[in-house]
Amino acid sequence: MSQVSTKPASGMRDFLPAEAARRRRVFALIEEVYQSYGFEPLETPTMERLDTLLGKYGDEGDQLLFKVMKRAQKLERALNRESPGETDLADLGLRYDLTVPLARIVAQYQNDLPRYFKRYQIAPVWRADRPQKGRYREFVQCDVDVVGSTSMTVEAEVASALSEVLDRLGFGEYRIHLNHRRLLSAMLEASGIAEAKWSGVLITIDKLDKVGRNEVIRELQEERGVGREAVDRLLSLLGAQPTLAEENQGTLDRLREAVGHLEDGQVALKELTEVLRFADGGPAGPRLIVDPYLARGLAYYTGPIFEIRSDEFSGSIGGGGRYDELVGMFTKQSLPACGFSLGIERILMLMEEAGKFTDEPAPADVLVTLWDPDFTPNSLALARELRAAGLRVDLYPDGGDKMGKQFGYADERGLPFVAILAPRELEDGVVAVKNLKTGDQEKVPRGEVGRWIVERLPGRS
RNA sequence: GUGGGCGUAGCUCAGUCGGUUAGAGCGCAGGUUUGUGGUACCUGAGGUCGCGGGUUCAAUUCCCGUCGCCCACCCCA
Repeated sequence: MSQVSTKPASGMRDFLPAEAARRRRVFALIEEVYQSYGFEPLETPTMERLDTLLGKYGDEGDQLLFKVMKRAQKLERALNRESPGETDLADLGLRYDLTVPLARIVAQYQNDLPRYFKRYQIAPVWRADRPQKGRYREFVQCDVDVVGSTSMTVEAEVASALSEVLDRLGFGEYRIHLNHRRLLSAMLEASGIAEAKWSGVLITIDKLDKVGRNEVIRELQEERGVGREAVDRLLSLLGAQPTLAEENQGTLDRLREAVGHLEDGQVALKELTEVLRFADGGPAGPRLIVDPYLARGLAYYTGPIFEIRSDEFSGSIGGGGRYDELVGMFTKQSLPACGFSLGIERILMLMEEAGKFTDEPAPADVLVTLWDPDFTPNSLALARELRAAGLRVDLYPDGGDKMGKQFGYADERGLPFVAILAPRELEDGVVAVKNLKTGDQEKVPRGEVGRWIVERLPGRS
């Protein structure tokens, strides 16, 4: 293989037609649901200025940014520096998520946007991670966000929208874990842990259901440098990890006793209670689980945080939360915001594994055969007539090929019908139509053939 | 960035305790069937065994390096 590899770049994928069509159907459904909640589309560039992206996601995130090299003289100048680093040589980066670009948009176009800006965006993002099961370097996120309100109705609506998507996809098994950044702050403060250690501690706590209580205790002490007493205090405040929506009230009561006397705790508990109350009765209601162990790594969250989890996958399949300070990083006029991202790649993967994609629609309704090269105008005319009747029509391109080959092609593509127009049929003013599913073949008058097929298409009534 | 596994036909993989023409299934092409697919049977094409170096009379096989893929960790969707 001295030739150039034909594989896609590491962590990136090609989608052949059947899979591409499947993805589009799922995206269309998501779009439909998002629109039904009043969200509007937004499109932003795949690349952003590096400064826009840096410092928004935490150190880990900065590392995972795909950076784009400077060009021409700028690059030469950068190369001539002492010992140029990545950020000296690059001035652009591929977007890492859709939230930071949204914040930039809001900061830039405040005057042109409605008072409450509800946008959705379904688009690829890039992360220079090492690929793994369900993890890619290029993947599509499906975001909904509301900018401009601090009301918990936003959290409730956003959670409902994504629940509705998952329910309509038939993705049965999932939970939405719910926590609050300020609740975590209150607990860390009450445990007497230094603020500098908080982010590390949160990451460890978040792993409880994966690695178990003892490992969490060990990691907190040995890797996060938290004293034994503080660890004990923290874990007793957190209590047992809830796994059912029915436990929510009990969890909230318990947390109120633990940190209700602190301002952060009080605000967080009030807001969480509201989210549950507002979501009650909607699709998200039975899925929400108050989980004091939920942390989430992205640095910009300030209020309620969510994460969708499934027993079928170890990572998260969606996440989000409130980020009231992010817009303020781009402009003096700060604006509150809250939103959510669906990890559609992982959802598609799990649905695929569960065998949810059967009965894929055929790429066309009918193949028009080509008797021989001289007959091409006749077949082209028939194809036009069938298209005018509303059919998706494929014309066999090479007239020299045997009927068997033409039928084999139609079968291979899964087309339900083949329309044959040869000298015999032309003379009789008919078209021979074969149903490839049943094997039946009939002669249909030329003028009726379009409607005849339309009425017999699979899945139509 | 760390650890483990794997690179042999278009695809999924077998095989070689170092030895002469490297195999299977699927797919592809042709035929049995000069107006008809999906089943069956027959025939055929297709491989510098990832790349580079080393050991050896001899390397696809052993050793080293390198690149790529997969899985796990970290972190995340």
